[in-house]
Amino acid sequence: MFKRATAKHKQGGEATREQILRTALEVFRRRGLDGATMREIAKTAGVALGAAYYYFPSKEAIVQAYFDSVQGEHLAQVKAELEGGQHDLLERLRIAFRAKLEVLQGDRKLLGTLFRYTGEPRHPLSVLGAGTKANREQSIAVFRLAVGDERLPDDVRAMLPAALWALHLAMLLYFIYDESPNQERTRRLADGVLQLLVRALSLVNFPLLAPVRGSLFALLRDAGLFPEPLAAGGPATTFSTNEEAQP
Amino acid sequence: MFKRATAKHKQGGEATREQILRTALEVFRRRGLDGATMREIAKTAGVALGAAYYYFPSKEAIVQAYFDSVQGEHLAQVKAELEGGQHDLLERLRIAFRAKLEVLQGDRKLLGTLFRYTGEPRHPLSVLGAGTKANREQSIAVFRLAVGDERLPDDVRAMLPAALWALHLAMLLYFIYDESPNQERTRRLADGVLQLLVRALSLVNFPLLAPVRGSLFALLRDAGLFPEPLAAGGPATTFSTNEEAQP
DNA sequence: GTCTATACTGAGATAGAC
DNA sequence: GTCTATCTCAGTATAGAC
Repeated sequence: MFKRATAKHKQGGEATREQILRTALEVFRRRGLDGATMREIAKTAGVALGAAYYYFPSKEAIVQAYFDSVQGEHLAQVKAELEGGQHDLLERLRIAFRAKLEVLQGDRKLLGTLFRYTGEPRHPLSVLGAGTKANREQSIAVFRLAVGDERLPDDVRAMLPAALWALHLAMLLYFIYDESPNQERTRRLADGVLQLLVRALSLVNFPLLAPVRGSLFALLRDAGLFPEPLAAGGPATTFSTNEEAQP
Repeated sequence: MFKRATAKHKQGGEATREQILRTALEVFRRRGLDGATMREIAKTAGVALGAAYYYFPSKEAIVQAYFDSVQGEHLAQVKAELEGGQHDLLERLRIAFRAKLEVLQGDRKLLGTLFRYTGEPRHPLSVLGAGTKANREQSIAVFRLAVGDERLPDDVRAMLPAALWALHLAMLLYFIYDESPNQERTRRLADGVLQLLVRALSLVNFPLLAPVRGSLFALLRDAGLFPEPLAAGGPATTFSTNEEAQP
């Protein structure tokens, strides 16, 4: 999504990029996001201001690059924990949600950036926008991994990963506002919500709710939220938030 | 929340304020939010830069002032439409949701600002923050009006207005991204969701769902989302998103 | 208290030289 | 790829008119 070093210059360029990124995070943590200036970041990293802008088109892009790395850590951690043993759906979802919190714990203040452009569809950094589609799909993939091969109706299984992704965004928002010690409140809430969700999923085939469920899925489909809800497992099941389709 | 003219100088001051606000909206619509500069706004309004800053601490504060006025229009319009005749709950909710869209139609691009500080709890303009509590309560009050004296369990009735407010925020987000002609897609989605919601509310006392409902409310209470869920009708039933309680 | 005029600071972002 | 110089603009300051 952002300027990436190609194979040609992995040595020089990539190293500088890493250097700037690492330094920037230090400065962000020390001064806060607004307090940190590009000039200080560049100076501390030992490069000129222009070099910083060569690698990152904006200050917020640096934070986004950090989120990219968070994504990787999240996936790795979830994979590792899932391999351990047999877990039921609830446990697998808990692992996915809690892992994200572990990775981000300590950088809650930076999380604000993630949501800054939510209301601007055209902005390349909008969480819901076309510009972050690749990121979004990677993140959704982690939740698809957690859902695994759980026995579920096709339509549910198709939309569940993206729905979990949306739910996890809401959790992050709560997380940002959570001033309880070590943000235990967020963890309790996430556990509780997931418990409820799994319970609801077990009721999904209950006859009285069938029409409600049908309406709900028809609605989401019409809204463009799940363009191809029955093509389970493929990339087509993810959100497509570009100009043509809604978020 | 922002600098308000007191009764003393309603004539001179208030007029200037209105003038700046009105002009700013023109400039925003012409140039876009980022393209508009405070200097151009001031110049076009025929006042000095200092005057603009005298009334509005920042450019975004102007947009917020616009949202304040939207709030007023929303309330007025809903009141007027509800007085007309007997409507069932679904119709009343539709009126409330659609009225908001009517009022905002044409200014979708400005709506991005509403969400810009969502991830920054301390920012005075965060939709979920302590700084906008009064606004939030006014907005929730509109939905409380729409719920009216509908027969509902106490806990449901206590949390419903705030839940509707949250839902309406989600609708606004969809609205921003909606490129369908005249944003009809948003209206269809809102209608559908409200229909489902009302159906769900009618099932709320169904025995099989009782434990789920109990868990859900316990969860929300623990999360601090509804501090006093049983004090129906009072201001205490609204969100309290300050440092002590979560959003 | 309401406003003008003007100057200044700080910082994000860019152009173009090397 | 990297640097230096420069631009733009939000926001602040100040001094004063009324």
